Amino acid sequence: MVKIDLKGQEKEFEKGITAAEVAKSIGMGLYKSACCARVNGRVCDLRTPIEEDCALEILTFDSEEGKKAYWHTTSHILAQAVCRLYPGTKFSIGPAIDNGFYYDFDMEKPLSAEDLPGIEEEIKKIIKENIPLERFELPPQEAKEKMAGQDYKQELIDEHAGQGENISFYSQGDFTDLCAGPHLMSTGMVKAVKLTAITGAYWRGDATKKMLTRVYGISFPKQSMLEEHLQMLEEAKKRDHRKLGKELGLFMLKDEGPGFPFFLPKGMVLKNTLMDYWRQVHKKYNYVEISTPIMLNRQLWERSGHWDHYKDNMYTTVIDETDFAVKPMNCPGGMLVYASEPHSYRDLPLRVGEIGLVHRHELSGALHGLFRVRCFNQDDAHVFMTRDQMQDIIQETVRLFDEVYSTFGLTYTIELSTMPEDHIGTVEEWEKNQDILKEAITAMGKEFVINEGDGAFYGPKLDFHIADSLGRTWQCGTIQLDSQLPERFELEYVGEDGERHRPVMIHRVVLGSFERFLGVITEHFAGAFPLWLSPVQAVILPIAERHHEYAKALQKQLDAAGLRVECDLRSEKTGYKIREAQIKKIPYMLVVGDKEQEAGEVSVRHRKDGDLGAVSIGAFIEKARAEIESKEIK
RNA sequence: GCUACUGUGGCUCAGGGGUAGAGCAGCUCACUCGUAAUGAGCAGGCCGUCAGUUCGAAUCUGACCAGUAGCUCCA
Repeated sequence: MVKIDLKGQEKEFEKGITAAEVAKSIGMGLYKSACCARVNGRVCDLRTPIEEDCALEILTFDSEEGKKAYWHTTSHILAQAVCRLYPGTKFSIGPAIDNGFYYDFDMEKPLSAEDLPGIEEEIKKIIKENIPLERFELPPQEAKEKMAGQDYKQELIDEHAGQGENISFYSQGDFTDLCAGPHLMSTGMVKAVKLTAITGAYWRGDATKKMLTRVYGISFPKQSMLEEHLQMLEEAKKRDHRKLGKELGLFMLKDEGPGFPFFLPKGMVLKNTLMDYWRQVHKKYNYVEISTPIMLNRQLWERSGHWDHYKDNMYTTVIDETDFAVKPMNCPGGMLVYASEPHSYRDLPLRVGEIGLVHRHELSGALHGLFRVRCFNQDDAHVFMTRDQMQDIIQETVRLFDEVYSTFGLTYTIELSTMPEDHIGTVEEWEKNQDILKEAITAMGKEFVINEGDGAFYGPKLDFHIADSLGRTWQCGTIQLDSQLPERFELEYVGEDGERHRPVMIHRVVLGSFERFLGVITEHFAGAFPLWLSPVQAVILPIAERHHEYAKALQKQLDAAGLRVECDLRSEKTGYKIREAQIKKIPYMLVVGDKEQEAGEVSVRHRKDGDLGAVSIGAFIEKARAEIESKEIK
């Protein structure tokens, strides 16, 4: 007998019982919806026999792990369908991802979108057949024989064989795949499946290797859940900042400058308002501001290491027979500023901000609205400090980030990016700096994940990722620890002891870039910006022509009060004007007719709260100012 | 950059070998209107660019450019 702890309740079972049977003993409902199990904290199959006392949790589709097992099994069903329909296909990998699953195939004739419905039909058949999945293990040699002709599987087996492991397999009827699991008990558990996309993807994510055909899909235990999911994606599309940017007249992109955005008057108000806010916050945190040239000579970029490590992404030119490069980053210019005068330990930490326009030659396929452009304004800053100030400064910077993100109601996740292959500096230095970053955020009680090998070439970094409307995350803030550039530029300060010392520095951006951040908040607010950011804060809607004079006088008064106000003098019905103002997401609509004109009032309508009734002009100004001051999100 | 797809008036889109169509927006006129679309009229397009096939190309083919999804890369 074994004792099994089921969420705090202990029960006895016969030794060797499977997790599935335990689930059945609890109830048929749970048994039918069970996807996998957690035994002593480790996620595993429902078919796993339990040999000793343990804590057991049955995981359904409602849990993260349950979903993963569900989607992973669906990806095997997809592969089985492709295997039946397109014999000779070579299979690579097919994992569950955050939002569904995919499977990569190598086919003589790659699939096209028209093939998906046929594959979906075959998937439905396999589900209907309700084929049980079975797990077994083989030693590497036998595994290779089993997967004869499957080049990608051979490569995977060789890798695992190197670690001396047996290879685990799952088979479902006529299809067997090399897989670690866990998986559902049978194909019939999958109910609603939709293949969502077909694209190319490199084998092993390596651009030098062969491009395979990747089919994406998602599945749910209920048809209604699938429909809800598709509905959600439609809604997300409406928030796309590229669509809203066009509709609201914020920015545009033209063939004449791929990746180089044009800002239109309304977008410019947003950008400038963000910049004002940024300056205000940084003043509070004792930053000074500088501006360094957009183009500097090759010698400087060689000294900083950019010429060697970043040249392919830089725009270069020749001036008077000397190579120059347009800056892809602001740091080298910042180094020159620091080095231009002697510093005392009393100056440190020295916080130097720069809204710097940088240009990077990004690959054409990587461009994406304002999220990924070729020229952008970084909200950059470099903080120079002594070694023992590092902890404090990193924590102070994270507090600044928290203040800024919470102003917009944004949430983030943190990644710690470690030493890349292409790097400068010693391994010891890197490890020391990585530990400092780790300690600082751990001390603040923040969680983070490690992103192995993704650091900047000069140092490790903490990256702050914010999600867009489709759940894709974009790196906005980053804190990069750098002891290389101070070395290369021979930066110094005079210490308490009268000796010269080398400072350390961080590079950091909060917003990432004004452009990217604008894209993120456009989606976050679905274009309905808080009052303080709205390009147009109120629109005056006179009811008839005889109210035009009053409307114009009102606009002057509101202008004078510092509000951004438009006046709709077209001879249209009020309902029409309101509809237009709603579509443009203008926060306040001020309707004025006979009643308001007589009383010196405005009838206020809010885009979300609706009709708020008539108030005096002064009262409206006061209300609006208070809302702007508080940066309230509504 | 790679794979696949897309490219028609300011916007959204229909059409598709015989030289272009709708709705919205714009302009004009009438209506002077009370909280999400008043009506009528007018104007607006070398159908992404360049080649090729054809008597004839927006339509077929190719190359290029740009965009979209994903991969790679990245703030």
